[in-house]
Amino acid sequence: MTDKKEKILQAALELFATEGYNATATSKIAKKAGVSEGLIFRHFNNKKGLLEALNNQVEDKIKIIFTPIFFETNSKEIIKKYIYLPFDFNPEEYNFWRLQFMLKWQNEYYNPDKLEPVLDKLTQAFLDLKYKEPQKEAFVLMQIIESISIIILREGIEVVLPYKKFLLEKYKV
Amino acid sequence: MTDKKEKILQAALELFATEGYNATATSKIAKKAGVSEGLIFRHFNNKKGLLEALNNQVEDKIKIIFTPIFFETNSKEIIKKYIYLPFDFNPEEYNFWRLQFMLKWQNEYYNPDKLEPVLDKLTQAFLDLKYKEPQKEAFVLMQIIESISIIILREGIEVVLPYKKFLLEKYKV
DNA sequence: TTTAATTAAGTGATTACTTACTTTTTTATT
DNA sequence: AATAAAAAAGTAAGTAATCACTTAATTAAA
Repeated sequence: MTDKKEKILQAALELFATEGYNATATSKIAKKAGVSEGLIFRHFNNKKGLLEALNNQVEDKIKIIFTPIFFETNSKEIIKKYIYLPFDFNPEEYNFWRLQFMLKWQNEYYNPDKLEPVLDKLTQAFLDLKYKEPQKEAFVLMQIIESISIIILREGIEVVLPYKKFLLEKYKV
Repeated sequence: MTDKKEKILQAALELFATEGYNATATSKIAKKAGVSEGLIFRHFNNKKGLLEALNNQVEDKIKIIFTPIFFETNSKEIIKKYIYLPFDFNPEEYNFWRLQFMLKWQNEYYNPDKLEPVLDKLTQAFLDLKYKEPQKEAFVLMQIIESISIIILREGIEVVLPYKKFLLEKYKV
C-alpha cells in the first residue's frame, strides 16, 4: 500500500467516524489526506469502495481481540478476559470501532452473526460454572460489554472505569 | 398543526430513521409527504429545523414512558416495570426511537443526562432491596435494557422475547 | 521504457434553499 | 350574514453551491 493510499484511508476513517459517512465529502477527505481528489477514485473506485476497504479490516481486528479468549480454557478466566475487553481498547483504534458501531444502524452493514463464536465460548464458560441458563447469561453479559464499549467510544473511558471492578465481582471472576 | 405539516413530519421521520438524516434529501421528503418541496421550508425554515421539530417530541415521549415507574413505590415493581419497558414499545413509534438512538452518534444531539432521574429511581429501588452497590446495579440494568431496546428496534422483538422472563427471574421481581 | 501514481480541471446530477406567485383560511367591518 | 382585507398555506420553477466521479495530461518508479 502506497503512502498516499494509506493517508486517504486514515483521513476517511477519521471523518466517517466523526461526521458520518454520508456527511463526509470526498473533497474533504482529499484535503485532509493532502492528496488530489481524483486519487481517491484511482485507488478505491468510488466512495463506497473506501468504506469497504475500511470494513475489510474488521474481521482481522475482531480476530486479534478475541484470540486470547478463544485460547483460554479456564472458564473464570474466559469471563474475566471478556470483561476486560472494552477497557483495553487501544485509543488509536477508537475511530475504527466507532465507525463500526455507527454502521450497525445501516442495515446493509449490520451482521449480528459476527459475534456468534464469542457467544458460544461464553456460553460454555457459564455452563461450566453451573449457571442455570448459560446461553442467556452469555447474551446478557455481551450486551453489557457492548454498552460499555459504546460509552467508552463516545465519552471516553473515565465514566465507566468503576464498572470494571464491579463486573468482575458480580461475576466472581 | 395543519394536515400537510403533519404529513411532512411523518415522512421525514420515516426517511431519517431508515436511511439516515444526511442521506435523506428534502426533495424525497416532499415526494413522500405529497407536498411541494418549498412547503418544508415554509413550515420548518431548513432541513435541520425538521430534525429539531422531531426531537422536540422526545421529552414528552420519555415522560409518558417513565411516568408509571416514577409513581411506583414498591421497589420490586419499579424494577419489574423497567424491565418490561422495551418489550412494551409501540411498534408505531419504532421509527421515532430508532432515530433517537441513531442521533446519539452525532455529538450535537447526545445528552447523557436525559435519563438521570431514571438512574436515581432505580438506584433507590436497589438500595431498598439491599443490593451492595445500588447505583452500579442500576447503571448496569439500564445498559442491558438499552441494548435490548436497540435490538428490538433493529431486528424486531422476537429475538429478545425470551430475555424478558430471564431478566425478571435474575432480578427476582 | 513501460507501468503505475498523481494531479488539475473539468462533468452532469443533486443538494438545500429561494422567489414569485396562487389559493385557502382567518379576522375585522359593515 | 355578507364582504373586504389580511394572513397563512401552498406551489412551480427557479438558484448557486456542492456532490461523486471523469478525463487528459504529468510525474515518478520499476
